[in-house]
Amino acid sequence: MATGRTHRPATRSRGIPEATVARLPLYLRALTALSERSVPTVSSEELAAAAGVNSAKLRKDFSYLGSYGTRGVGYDVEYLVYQISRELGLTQDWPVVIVGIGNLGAALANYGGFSARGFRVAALIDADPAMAGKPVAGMPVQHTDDLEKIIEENGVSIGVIATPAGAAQQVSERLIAAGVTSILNFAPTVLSVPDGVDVRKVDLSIELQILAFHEQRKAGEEAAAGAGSAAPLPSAAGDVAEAAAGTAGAGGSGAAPSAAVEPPAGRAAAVARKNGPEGDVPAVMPA
Amino acid sequence: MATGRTHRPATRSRGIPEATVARLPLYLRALTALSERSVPTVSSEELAAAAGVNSAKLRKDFSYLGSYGTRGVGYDVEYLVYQISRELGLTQDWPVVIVGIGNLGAALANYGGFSARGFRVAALIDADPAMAGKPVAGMPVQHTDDLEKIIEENGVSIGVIATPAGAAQQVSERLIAAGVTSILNFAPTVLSVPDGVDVRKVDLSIELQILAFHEQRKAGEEAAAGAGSAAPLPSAAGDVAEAAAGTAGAGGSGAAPSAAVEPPAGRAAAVARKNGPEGDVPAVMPA
DNA sequence: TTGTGTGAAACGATTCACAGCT
DNA sequence: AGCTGTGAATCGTTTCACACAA
Repeated sequence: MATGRTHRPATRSRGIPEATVARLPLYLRALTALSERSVPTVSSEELAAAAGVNSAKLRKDFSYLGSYGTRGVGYDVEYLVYQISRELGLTQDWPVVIVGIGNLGAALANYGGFSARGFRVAALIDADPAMAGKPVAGMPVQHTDDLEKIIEENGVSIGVIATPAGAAQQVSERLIAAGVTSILNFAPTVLSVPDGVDVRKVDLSIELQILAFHEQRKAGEEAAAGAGSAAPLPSAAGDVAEAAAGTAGAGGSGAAPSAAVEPPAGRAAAVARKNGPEGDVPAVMPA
Repeated sequence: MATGRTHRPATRSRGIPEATVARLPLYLRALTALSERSVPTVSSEELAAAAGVNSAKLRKDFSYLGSYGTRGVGYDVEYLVYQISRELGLTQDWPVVIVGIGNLGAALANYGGFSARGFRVAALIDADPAMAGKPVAGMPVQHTDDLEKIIEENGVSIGVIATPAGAAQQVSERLIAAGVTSILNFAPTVLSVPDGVDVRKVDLSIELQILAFHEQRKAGEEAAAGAGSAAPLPSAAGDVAEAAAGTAGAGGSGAAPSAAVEPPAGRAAAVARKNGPEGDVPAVMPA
């Protein structure tokens, strides 16, 4: 059961490209800010700047929605707010449940931006019986046993998973069986869901790792160009293989120690390394 | 000051495509799980399934890193863990600071996945003087006044912003001035940063809005195809314009009421609507 | 025989540049 | 005169399909 395609089936949205859909909320936010300041119209240039995209892209995006602008003038702010809201389905309100009321789940429950804009937290659900009944964000936490009932009674179609990774797949299966068809997953796991169910994931450690990649690249480039620049180098910029060997806890302010990565040992040596991205051969490999 | 390009400058990573970089953490996680179960090798097919991508994509991704597999056999798990970790810069440890210790900031500080994998929370910073000294996740919160000192003393190059939206831009400027070159932004604002600084954003309400879009589309399709299916329809699937008018709180479990969206009024009527995505004219518009 | 590594084709998204409306 | 809307060019990503190595 519940073992269909993996990650984001997204049956190809009617006409509107996925990349455009992902930007609509951004435009909407910028427009809402303008609306609050009673700005009547914006040009694509201005709005694009506010949303942090370029104006050609914005115009093309809007062209998928229809011709909502006025040539020589720009876009009517109020009207556009309405059109985008409608396109995004925010003119109706969406009850959501949050499953897993730990630190993160509680933070989400308290997060204002959640309940704004057409979303309404219909229930908080946790597997811990000790949690049941305790109020979080002014709402009593309910036990996982009642998950199906809660989903059905509230007509919930969007679920937020903030459980530990180990529980996430099972929770998603129960949510889906009960009628949920969209999931926002904060647990660091790949969810396997049937076709027709949308999953979006938010993963803190993935984002950090992507930043680390670019950060490392910057450090490398900086070293390549003449030295003596301003920016402080990251903690131990020394030899890579060495850093991988020991645990070398620099500051030790209280976070989990956790050895960085296991260096390749044993059978790893059996695999020949042909063409690395650069000339630096890991010290542990045979020469 | 601090007004360069907007969002993700990403000077084009050496060779490796951005889309590939974004998937490396996914592969790494799957590989780490295999490693813990002492699985010696995986095929691209198996690993791809575990990471939720297709195998051709995975092979192409790995080909950018070099030839790390063995034809007819697959990839050596340990070796690949090491290579990807190295590529991502996780063989060194990255001190990060979290600015804004509200619900979310505290949740992040407590989040295990943060301190695992080469990242170390070096400091928690908040603008509230009442917060200063209070321990969160076993670490005393420090005041914003000391931000620059903290960044410099710890050689921090990655900052996490979990402040309210209004404070985020200013915080980012201070972080950058002090030497931070990568920012993970949880505040719902577009940050404007100079070239050479990477920003990644995590925005809960944007993700929800994207889900709502697809959810709405599903409901529409379902109505178009013969009725009488299984799935429960979302709360008020009725007329869109009507839903926008009233506040129609269905369950009312305690979340903020917040009128969904303002329907187009006044000057909006001045703009002619030429070609909508479909034949449905909003009831409020003149016919 | 099995499964990687990779050119080439297909697809999607972004940017350019300008015709056309107000 | 100004700014939208959009074809056409460009760029990046994904998928295909198969030669080649183990």
